[in-house]
Order: sequence, then C-alpha cells, then structure tokens
Amino acid sequence: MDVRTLCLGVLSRGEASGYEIKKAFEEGPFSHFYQASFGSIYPALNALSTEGLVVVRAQAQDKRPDKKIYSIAPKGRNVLVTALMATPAPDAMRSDFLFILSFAQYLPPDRVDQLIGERIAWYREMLTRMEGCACGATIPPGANFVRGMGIAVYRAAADYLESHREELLAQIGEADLQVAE
Amino acid sequence: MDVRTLCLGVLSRGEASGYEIKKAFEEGPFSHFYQASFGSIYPALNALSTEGLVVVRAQAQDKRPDKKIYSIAPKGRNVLVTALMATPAPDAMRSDFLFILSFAQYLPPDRVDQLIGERIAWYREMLTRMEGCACGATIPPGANFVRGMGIAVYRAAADYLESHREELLAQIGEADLQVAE
DNA sequence: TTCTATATATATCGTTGCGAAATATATCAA
DNA sequence: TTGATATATTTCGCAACGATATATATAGAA
Repeated sequence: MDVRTLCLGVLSRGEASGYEIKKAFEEGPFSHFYQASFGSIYPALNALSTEGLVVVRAQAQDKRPDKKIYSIAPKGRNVLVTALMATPAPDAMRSDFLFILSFAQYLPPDRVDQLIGERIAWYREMLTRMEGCACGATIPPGANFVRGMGIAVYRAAADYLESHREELLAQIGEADLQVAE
Repeated sequence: MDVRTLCLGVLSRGEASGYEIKKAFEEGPFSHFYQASFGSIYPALNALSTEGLVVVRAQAQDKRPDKKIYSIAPKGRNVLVTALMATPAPDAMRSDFLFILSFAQYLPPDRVDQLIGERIAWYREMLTRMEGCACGATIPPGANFVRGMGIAVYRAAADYLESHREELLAQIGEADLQVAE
C-alpha cells in the first residue's frame, strides 16, 4: 500500500491538509497500524493533484504558509476502491522493544524491568485514548471494527507483559548468579 | 534499529550465511516483529566484515555459489550490546489488512468476509507453528518471553476477528440495504 | 517425461519512503 | 526571556525494499 493510496484513504473521510494527514497516522484512527512521513506525504499529494485524483484549495493564513486543503476527486475515489480490492500485502511489524528483549540475557535486569514497565504504561495510555473515543455511532463500521481490534491486541500485549514480567526477571537474575559463581 | 544491528543480533545466536539470516526474519524467531530484505542484509554483512565486527569463512559448495558463513567477532558483541542499551524506537506496524478493513463500507460484503476468514486462518497457522516449538529449556529466556508475547497477541487478534466478524458483516449489509432503497 | 515451482545462495539496482533540517510564526509555561 | 510545543510546507541525503539476474538441484504436477 503506497503513500498515495494511504492519502486517498484519509481524504475519503473528508478534506485535509498534508499536516492533518500526517496527524491521522501519528495520533489519529490509523496510528496503530500505519504511519507515513512528511517526506512521502507531500510528494504524494503533489502527484495525486497532477493526476486529478485530488483537488487543492489554498487557504491564506495570517503570517503562516498558505494551508493547502486537499479533497478527493471522483476519479480518486475509484482509484482508492480499486486499490482496496487488491490482495493485501502481509502485515509487517517492526519492534525494537521485542528485538532488544529477545536478548534480555545480555542486559542488566534493571534495564529489562524498566523497558517492560515503560511499555506497559504506553499500552495503558493508548488504551485509555482509544477507548475514550465514545463515538460508537458516528464512525463507519469498518473503522470501528479496526479500532476494536487495536484495543483487543494492545490489551493482550499489556496483560502478557504484566503477567510474565517477574518470570523473565527471575530467569535472567538466575543467569546472573551463575555468571558470578 | 538498522539492518547491521539486526544482523549482529542473529549472528550472536550462532554463525549463519546471509541466506540463513534472511530466513530468521522470514520464518524464524524474529519473523513476527522484524523483517529484512536481501538488498539490505548483504551490504550490511559486507560493511560489518570490513569493520571487523564479523568474520567470514567461505565454504565451497558443489555447483553452487560459495556459501559465506559469518560469525560475530568479540568487537561485534560489544557493538551489539551497546545498541541494545539505546532507547528503542517506537513500534511500527504496517497492515494493509486493517487499512482495507477500515473502509469496509466501500467493499462487497463477500470480499470483507473472505479477507477476515483468510486472516483468521493465517493467525491460526502461525499459532500452531509458534506453539509447536517445544523448546522451553533450550532457547534463551528473552527469546522465549518474546515468543510467548507473539502467541498471546496473535491469539487475541484471531479471537477478536472470530467474535466480531458477523457483527461487521451485519453492519455493512444494512448499509447495502439503505443504498438499495 | 517435461514443465513448473521451490529451495539454496549471492549480488545489484531503481525506486520508495524515512527522518531530519530548514523556514516562519504563535502561544504557553518555566 | 528562554525554551518548548504547535501549525504548516519543502527539500534532501540515506536506508531499505523489492524485483531481477545468475546458477543449480530436487520434487511434484501435467
């Protein structure tokens, strides 16, 4: 799924500036399963605009760069739906956290404990934000489904970390003792 | 976490060729939270070799390109541990599946049902593979912890899809009726 | 039997996308 | 008043992906 399609998806929910599209991937409804950078969003919007898949409207602003507000064009909607019908690429996860933890035996137990603690706090914060949406009726059914899945997965992750934290710490503590012997 | 560090991590578990490192990210113990391509692994191994962080041993093979077997050098172990101590970058997930599903209202219900069905089957297959490892004692505690977390998360995802599939289908079916009116 | 797919094994290369900096200003807190 | 944070876009070097090329063996399908 390239950034062009991602932008069309965001714009299909309503007009937005490049900056606002970035926020949709940083904090908004897509944040837990996709991300995109300025360096890819702005060129993508330019290309989409050239191809007539979106239309731009420049909004002058006091002492700030003009805000360019993009809306999806009918042609853009067709292109989006075609892209949505294609076979999805396999999911890709990148977690420094899990990579680091898989080498826990090389790290000081305190550090491992700290990493897990911070991660649990992060998940709990995300869960509060995602649950406190209270917009059951207003968002489309698919978006609501996906949000629910995010919540279920984050909750499982946080629960796992909480219930296996001590076990891991005990195991690497033991190894430490063996080294000391 | 760059590919060089990723390679050092794999090699810290034992010597391997570039091809085998790729497999560790494709099917092996890192597959559910990291991936790397040939186009990044081979140049990374060359760089690591030049810097003396890994050592190469060429193994001649019958009618095949020489297999280059890499092992981590003591200097490489230090670099790895230093990298592991750095603050982890935030997790990044990329899921075409969830992106597509969040626009379920634009898709034929049959297609949505098919996508969910295939995804459940994929999760169940992964779970079978990950659970059927039966190597409780032989793998390091961190790796075992991370594997357990993967299982917990995949199980939660599969369960959510199974228990909310009908609900979503009913919701987009309703919308279809409204359009037909 | 022949064709196709898959597995082993590495190298290269065009293109995509990231991440950080540059630019400009307003607001809020320390 | 200094620094941080937010709005808003552009640009650019670099990292990494994904596909292709090369070479061969085996296993299964047609």
